[in-house]
Amino acid sequence: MINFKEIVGQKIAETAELPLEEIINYIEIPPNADMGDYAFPCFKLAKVLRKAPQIIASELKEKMELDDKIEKIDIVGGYLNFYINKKLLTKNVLEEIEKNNEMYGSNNSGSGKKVIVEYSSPNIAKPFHIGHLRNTVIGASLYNIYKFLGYNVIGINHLGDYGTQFGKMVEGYKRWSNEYSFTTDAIQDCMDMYIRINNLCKEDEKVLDACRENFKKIEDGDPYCLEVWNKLKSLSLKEFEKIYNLLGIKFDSLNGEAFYSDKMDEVVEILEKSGALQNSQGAKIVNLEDKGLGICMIKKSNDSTTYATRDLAAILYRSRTYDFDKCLYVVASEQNLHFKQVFEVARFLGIPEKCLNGLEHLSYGMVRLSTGKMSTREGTVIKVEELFKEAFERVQKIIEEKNANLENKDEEIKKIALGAIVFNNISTAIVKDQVFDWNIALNFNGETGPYIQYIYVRTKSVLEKAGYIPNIEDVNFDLLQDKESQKVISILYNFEDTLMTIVEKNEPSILARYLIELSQAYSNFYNENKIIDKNKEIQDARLFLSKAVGIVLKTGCNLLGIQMPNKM
RNA sequence: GCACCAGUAGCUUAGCUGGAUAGAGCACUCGGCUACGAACCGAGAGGUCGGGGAUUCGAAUUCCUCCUGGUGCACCA
Repeated sequence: MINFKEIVGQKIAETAELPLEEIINYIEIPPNADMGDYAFPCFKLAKVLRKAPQIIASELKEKMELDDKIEKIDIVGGYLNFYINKKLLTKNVLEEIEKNNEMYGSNNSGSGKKVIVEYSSPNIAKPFHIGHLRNTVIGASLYNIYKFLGYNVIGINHLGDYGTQFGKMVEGYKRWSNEYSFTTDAIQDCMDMYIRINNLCKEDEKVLDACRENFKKIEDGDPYCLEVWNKLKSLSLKEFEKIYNLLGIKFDSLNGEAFYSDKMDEVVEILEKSGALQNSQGAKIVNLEDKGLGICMIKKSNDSTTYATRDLAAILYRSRTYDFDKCLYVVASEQNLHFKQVFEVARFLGIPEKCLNGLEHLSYGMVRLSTGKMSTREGTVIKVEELFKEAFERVQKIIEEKNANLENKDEEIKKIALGAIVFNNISTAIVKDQVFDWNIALNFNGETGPYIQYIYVRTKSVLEKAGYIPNIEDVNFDLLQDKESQKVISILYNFEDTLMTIVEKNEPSILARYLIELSQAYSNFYNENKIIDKNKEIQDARLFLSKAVGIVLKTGCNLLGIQMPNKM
């Protein structure tokens, strides 16, 4: 791809005799396409050159020569506006898409770098709810995008399969297992049991102590407790698999918290040796008060471990096993302090600086209900199953109205319903909290997954109608110089840059917005231009652009974890 | 109480490493299927960018302060 921004930057840098990097940083995209393709704000140089911006602008313009890539330079206010050669751009973009096809936008910028993405991480023996879904979808898309940019990516589902909660589960199982079948709706049975035992714990402190003791037994390898724990774990994984399969998500590792049960002694030892560990009220802690981070508990007073100990063991293990450059934790914002503490304590583990610097908590906003926070214990959660079921039904109804004879109806319904759900989960910045609303989550009009799918399907059907796919050699780029076509071209041109920004910011919602923008631009193009045309040359050009848009929409959606229907 | 995050149109939001008239979508009003798919498109209305101060040629964007909401702060994870 021709890097027009860099070309513009070079021109300015040479003329102004300033470093290219600095100049490139200043270059902007004008708010309006009529104002050019790139703009250089001369205000930035006013202080250094001790001249008024307008004077700098006209002096620079004076000295710069136009060429085959830059056709025009304008001065507006203190800005220098650059107009690039649109035909060259058009040719370049379409040839690149033709050449690379579904790999268009990919690159090797991440080659040689290892990235761990820890995501999904549901607690076993509990229902998979819409909060886990957001996490899963965000993590999966980052996983895909990093891979697309050449990184070596390891996706880890850090299962919540450890801790006092399982002591509670064991206690409940001990008391009431004969009342449940654990067959048709095993997770529901577990959840009922969990709610019951929690209520009992609230009433009776002794029961809670018994639960804590059970967890200690799990850690110590007590056969009965382990057996119950294993049973709950396999029941859960079976249920979760169904959801992951529907979403098309796979993990490279399912090593959850329990995996680290035999790896924590070493962490405690290292911390002890480093002098970081202190005794406090019978527990072992690392004091981070001086950093304003409170205290991080490593061992409880009953000698059992904590969540933090396990995360530290995971960091140690991962640095040795993977020697990662980045380790991204897709975990809800309520864990902000926890990760700050863990990353701080990790400094005492003696792992490479590279790994320490690569630790990053991607804190996403909580999904809440209009009635407040979801709670498994209170039974106030919306299960993903429920959401999927409702989505399938709503899409089915629409299909019956609009396109009752659709081929592979069930498959397409699934893609559309999941497309809506995934897109809804990923289209806003991850930092934002979400209040769940059925009508927003399952909206199919406007800025939604199905909208993009619809525009994609249109690119397909116009090509189908034409009955052929034009060769790039037959495309006359001069015929794609109208405003609508150019808008589409410039968005297509930005695809790779967009992906690079996403990785830089760890913000997949940028891709969601990009795909909406591309869809809207194509839709405008489609409405303004007749694609199937008597003039074969015009038709070829417009068909080819349609094909290109289809490729990028599909690639982009797949990166988000959205499948494209053939018809809808 | 302390800390972190958020506050942009009725609702959901983009823009936030300072820059040209703050962009969308939903809902609402009007218009467009005898044009390649109306899950679409066009037009309209809707904004003191939470309030106040500061920094400067210029602030939604940076800083300070206050307000509102969310989250967290030792034996849950």
